[in-house]
Amino acid sequence: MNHLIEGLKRAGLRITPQRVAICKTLAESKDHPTAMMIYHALLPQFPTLSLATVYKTLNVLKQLGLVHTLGDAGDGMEHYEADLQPHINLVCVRCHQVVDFDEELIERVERAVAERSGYEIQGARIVYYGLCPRCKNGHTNGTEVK
Amino acid sequence: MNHLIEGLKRAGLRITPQRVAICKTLAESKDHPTAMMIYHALLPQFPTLSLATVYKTLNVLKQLGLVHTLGDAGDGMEHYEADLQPHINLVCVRCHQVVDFDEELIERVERAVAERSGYEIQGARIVYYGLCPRCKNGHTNGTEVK
DNA sequence: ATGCATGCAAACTCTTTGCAAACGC
DNA sequence: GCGTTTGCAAAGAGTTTGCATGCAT
Repeated sequence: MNHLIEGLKRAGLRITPQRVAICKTLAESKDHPTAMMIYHALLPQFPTLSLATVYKTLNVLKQLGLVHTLGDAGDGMEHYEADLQPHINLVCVRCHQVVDFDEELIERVERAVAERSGYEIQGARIVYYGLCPRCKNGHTNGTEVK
Repeated sequence: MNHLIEGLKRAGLRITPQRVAICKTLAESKDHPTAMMIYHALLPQFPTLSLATVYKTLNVLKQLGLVHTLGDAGDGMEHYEADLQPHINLVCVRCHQVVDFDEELIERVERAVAERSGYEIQGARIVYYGLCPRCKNGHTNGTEVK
């Protein structure tokens, strides 16, 4: 039902309620959450959940290659995503929101890089920074994350 | 002589020996250094140099838009670069080396993103992770950063 | 029953800040 | 001389680690 959980199972790791919840949150969210965001989202459901558990689980998932880290979005925190397809992230420098963007050209870019650089490409992070349409028009309220 | 120093001057800021040295190191280095790397590179020349001064100077340069931050290269540290041209960074996940890579296609990608997303694009970070040719062939010594 | 996962707290690392002394302008 | 910049030390923030308890298998 959730490929992250199946990945954990396949690796012989234990399926705990916390891990199920973290995987579900990560797989279903479209906002590239941080460990802290996942923690707060699950706190009502798991009042004793520890932030350390979230970090440990995310690190396990990352080591298994099931999630990617996106670096920070201007907020100094690591962002995670379960979508492994190569795609573009758009980061709004004002509201710190991260959205995905599909552009077929990047497949050609990746192929060109692999061929001409001699690198064995394992992953990519393609991020454009700027003002989202909402913030560009001065709508700083409502979606402002921080 | 150095556009970073000229930028500081233009902004009405003071040109200290430390700032000159930091700007020179950053402009001349091709290895996308961290604050710590700049600090250690200048320590022989400035025995009393403070890491805080390096950070403060880098933040000033960043706020003036004279340098870009690249995020971490798997080593958990912020990397800086003075090359503002849009280009691709190749990060080796084994030796943590960062090199530049030119690919004309990314100009078209940026134009497509700007047109289709509605974002006001201010900058980009395009990074491919993988094994550099040297590490791919098992040469883990000699260039290993850490 | 075994031993991995959790949760708490403390430790760790990178970066920022406060403030007195030094120095560029 | 004035006001910014430096350098030191301490604080801050995010993430990791150690260890006893709990729980999945």
